[in-house]
Amino acid sequence: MTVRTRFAPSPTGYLHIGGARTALYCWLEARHRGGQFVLRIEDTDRERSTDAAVQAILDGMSWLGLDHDEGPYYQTLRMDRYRQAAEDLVRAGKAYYAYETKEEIEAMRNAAIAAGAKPRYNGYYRERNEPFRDDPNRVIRFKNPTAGSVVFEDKVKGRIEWRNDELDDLVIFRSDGYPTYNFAVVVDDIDMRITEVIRGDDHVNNTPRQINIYRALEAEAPVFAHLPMILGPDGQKLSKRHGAVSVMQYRDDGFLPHALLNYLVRLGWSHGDQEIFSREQMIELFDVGDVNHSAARFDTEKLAWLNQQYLKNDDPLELVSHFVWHLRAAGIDPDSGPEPADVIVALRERAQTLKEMAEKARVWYAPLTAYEDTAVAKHLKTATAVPALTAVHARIAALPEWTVEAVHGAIQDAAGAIGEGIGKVAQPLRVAITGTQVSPSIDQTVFLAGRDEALRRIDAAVARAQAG
RNA sequence: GUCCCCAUCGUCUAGAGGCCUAGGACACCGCCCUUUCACGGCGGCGACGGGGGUUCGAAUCCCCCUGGGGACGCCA
Repeated sequence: MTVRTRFAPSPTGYLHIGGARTALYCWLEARHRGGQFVLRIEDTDRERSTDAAVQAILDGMSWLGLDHDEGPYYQTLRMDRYRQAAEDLVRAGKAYYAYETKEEIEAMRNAAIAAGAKPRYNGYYRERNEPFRDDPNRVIRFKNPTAGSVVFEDKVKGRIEWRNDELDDLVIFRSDGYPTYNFAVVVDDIDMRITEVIRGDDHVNNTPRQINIYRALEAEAPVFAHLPMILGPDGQKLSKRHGAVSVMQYRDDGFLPHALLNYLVRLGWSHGDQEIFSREQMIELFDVGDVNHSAARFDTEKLAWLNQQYLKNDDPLELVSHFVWHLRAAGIDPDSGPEPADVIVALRERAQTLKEMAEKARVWYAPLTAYEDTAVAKHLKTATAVPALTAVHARIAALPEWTVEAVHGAIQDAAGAIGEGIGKVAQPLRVAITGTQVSPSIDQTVFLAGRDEALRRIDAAVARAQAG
C-alpha cells in the first residue's frame, strides 16, 4: 500500500513555525517512502476561517517548496458527505441526537468540576431514543464505547492506552449544520485514504476518540505519529509574543527557505552529528519513527548560523533572486549598482541574513552621504591619508581593466609608492568608499563601487581630509 | 482537579547495558589567521533532575518523586 500523508491546517491565521514543521515532516515522510502528500484545508470553523488565511498558508507552503500531490481539499466543500456520514451513524444506532442548550452543557461541566470530576457530557440523550425533533439546539453526539480501552501504537510516542470511560459522547455534528473537527478529520482521512496521520502532539488525546469513530465507520485507522511541540526560547508554547512565528516573517527577515527547512528538520530529529542537510538528504534520511519524544525550543541564533552556511556555500547565482527581493524591500534599486552576484560574494561571510546583506549592500547602490566621525578622525585626519588617497587615485584611474585583482594591485602599488604598509592605504580608502571603518576586503569594496564612483568618492574624501 | 505525554551541557542533539574520564552543533570566552569587519582554524567553559531497584556493570531497563508540557469546547 502506498503511503499517503496529509497536512491539514485550519485557515485561521498565517502558516506558523509549528505548522511548517508538521508540514515538512508529513512531506518528508511521503517523499521518503515514495508516497503522496495531500493538502487539506480544515475550514469548518466559519467564525475564524478566512480566505486571506488560506492564501497565507498556500503562500507559505510554496515559499518553503513543500509541494503537494493532491488538494488542496476544502472541508466546506464536503458538507454533504459529513452530514450523510453522521446521519448514517445515527441510523445505525452509533450516534444520537441531543438537545441541550449551550448553557445546560456549561452548567453540566461546571457541576462536574465542582464535584472534582472530569468535565464531560453526562449522556442524557444517549439511551432515551427520543423521536427526532426540529430544534435549534439539535446536535449529533457519538456513542463512545463505555467499556474497555483504546490502544494504539504511536510511531513517535510508542504505545498509548486510553480507557473508554475517560471519554464522553462528543458532538460530531453541530447545531449550525457543520461537522466538528474530530468527526470531519476521520471522514476525510478515510475518504482520502490517508495511511499516516502526522500531527502535533496536542492531538494525542483526540486520537482515541477518533479511533472509536473509525471503528463506528467500519474503517481501518491509519498509523499515527504525534510530533512534540515547538516551544519559544522561554520554554512556553510558541506564540505571537515570542516575535516571529509566521513562516513568511522569516522570509521578510532574510532567511532562505531551505535554511528554515534545515533548521526545522533538526528540531526534533537528527542523523548522528550531521547539521547540514540538503533537501535530497532530508528525503533520503528522514523517518518519522526517528523523531524525538520531547518538545524543543526554537533558537533563532542557530537558525541564523544555518542561514549563513547556505549563504556562504550556495551558488551565488542561485541566491540572486532572493537577494534582489531584499534589495527592493529595503528600497534599493538593484539596477543602480553592481552585479548582485558579486555583492553576494563580498558579503556572504559578513551577513547572516539576506536582509542584513541588503542593508550592507546599500553603500554600492546609493550615493555616499555621510561619514562616521570616528572613521574620519582615525583614518582621514592623518598625515598619510591624503598622500595615500592621492597615490591610489592615480593608480586606479590608470588601471587598464576593472577587476578585483587589478584594484588589489593598484592598492599595493600605492602603498609601496608612499612607503607604508597596505593598511595605511586600505583604511583611508575604506572610509572614502564607505564612510565607515568596516566593509568587505578593500579591493572588493572598491571594485563594487565601480571605477568612476570610486574616484569620485576618493576626491570627496581628500577634500574632507583637507577641510578644517 | 482528571487524563495523556515528556525529562543528557544555557539551547538543538548523539547515546538503543560495558566503546562514556558522556560526543557534535549553536551561543559564550581565549588564542591564531588578518588591511577593517567577518569567515576560518585551534582551545576552553558546560549536562545524564532526585531517590530506589534490576545487573558483574546503567545516561541507557523498571518503580516512585520532582519538574515541564499538553488536553479536558456545538475550536481546530
